[in-house]
Amino acid sequence: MININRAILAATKLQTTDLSCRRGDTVYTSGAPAHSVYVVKKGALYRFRLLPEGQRLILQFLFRGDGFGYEKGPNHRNSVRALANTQLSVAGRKALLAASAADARSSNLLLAAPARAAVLAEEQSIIRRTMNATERAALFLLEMNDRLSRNGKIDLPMTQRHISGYLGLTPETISRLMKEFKRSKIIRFRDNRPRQIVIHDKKRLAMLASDASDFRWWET
Amino acid sequence: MININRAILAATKLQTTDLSCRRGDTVYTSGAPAHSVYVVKKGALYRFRLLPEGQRLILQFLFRGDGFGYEKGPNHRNSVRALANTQLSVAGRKALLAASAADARSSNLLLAAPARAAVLAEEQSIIRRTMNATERAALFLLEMNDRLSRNGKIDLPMTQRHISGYLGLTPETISRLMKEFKRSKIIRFRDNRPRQIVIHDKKRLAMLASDASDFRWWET
DNA sequence: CGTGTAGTTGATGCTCCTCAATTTTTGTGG
DNA sequence: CCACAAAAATTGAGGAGCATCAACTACACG
Repeated sequence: MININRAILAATKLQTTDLSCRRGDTVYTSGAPAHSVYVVKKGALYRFRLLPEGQRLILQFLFRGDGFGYEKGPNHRNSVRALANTQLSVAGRKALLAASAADARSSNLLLAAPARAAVLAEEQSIIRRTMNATERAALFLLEMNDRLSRNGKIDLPMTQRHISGYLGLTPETISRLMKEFKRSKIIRFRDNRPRQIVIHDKKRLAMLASDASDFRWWET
Repeated sequence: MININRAILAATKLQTTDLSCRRGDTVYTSGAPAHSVYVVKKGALYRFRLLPEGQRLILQFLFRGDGFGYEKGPNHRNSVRALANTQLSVAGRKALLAASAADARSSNLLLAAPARAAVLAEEQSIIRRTMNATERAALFLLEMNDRLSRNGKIDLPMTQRHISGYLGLTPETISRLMKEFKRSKIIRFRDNRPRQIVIHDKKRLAMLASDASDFRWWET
């Protein structure tokens, strides 16, 4: 699974079409032919895999500017679903490859994108092995703060169940951790809504996620 | 971290030099400039990262035919060390990129290699989040069986400490799991040496690693 | 206004880690 | 080839962390 980001689509001057989807809509499912690549213009989605036991394992949350859908093989290896109303740019996979072969610059960009994706995936794997539940949750909040905050307020588009599937924890553990963050005044819930978060003490959050601060994979 | 495999080096008709290293030798360390890319001709190595706490986290074991050393940025993001006496093919990074720009075929190969690496990293991440200790150990043995077995015998080049660093477990847990596999006659130690393994019941091992058998990332 | 999903809270227990002690193996230099 | 030191592997006891299960509350949405 590779990300083709906005810069690449712009540089290759590909023809793109727009696509809207609502909360709960599926962009593609695992096993479907990988015809197109996508960039998020607006909204939020998640890329996931359904495990045999039925739990969904979330590989990545996708926000504005994120690209997705490029695969090594002919089929998608995971599914993507919208968390909210979302607008996408869509480009044909073949056109992208053709542009790559013709143009050295886009070729380099195409080489860089998978490399970046590989780095991200590996860092993720490291984080998951190293950090405990508190550290992961703290890191998640910092990540969402970077990606989603407006005027210091975070409006999470995903449920705690989604978060648990992303961090490899249970929803109960997420709930307890958030409660603990709130109790120690690191965060605050606006209107007591667990998805409307204000971070009061970013420094302390960063300390809690300290192991991860050595990596900072999420904003490179 | 991207793999440049043998086929790519051959296809690009790059000039390569040979490099020998002994057990314990370091091929490159984290932070060093990424001048070259490598392919394993013979032997075994491991790619790892040193964590702040001092433990080494092993990202990948490298055997014959595996490539390593290609980075997105100018520096290596992890270290590589030999587990045994090893021979490598080395190619210049710049020459590889130049060949990629000039030649459509090698360009495609270069695009495919990072994509494959990204898939592997993601599958690894999934496995680590999903599987318990027994399942991981079973999967590890199956993986090593595919990569290393000769005449049904596996001669592990790595210690249990390495394995624990790779699977995200402790050496004690590895030891206990191996003992349990041995007790239930799934494997056997030749000469009672814990690194000389014969798999007696591959089917049962595959059942133990059942979650993973849905993925089979290691031989695609 | 009722139904389903999301989130909360508490009790309990399993899995794997930690620490410590001992045995075995491996590598090195005489 | 042997002796020694260092590293690897084994084994046991105890405990931390997070999952599981269950029950309950609070929203969201038709």
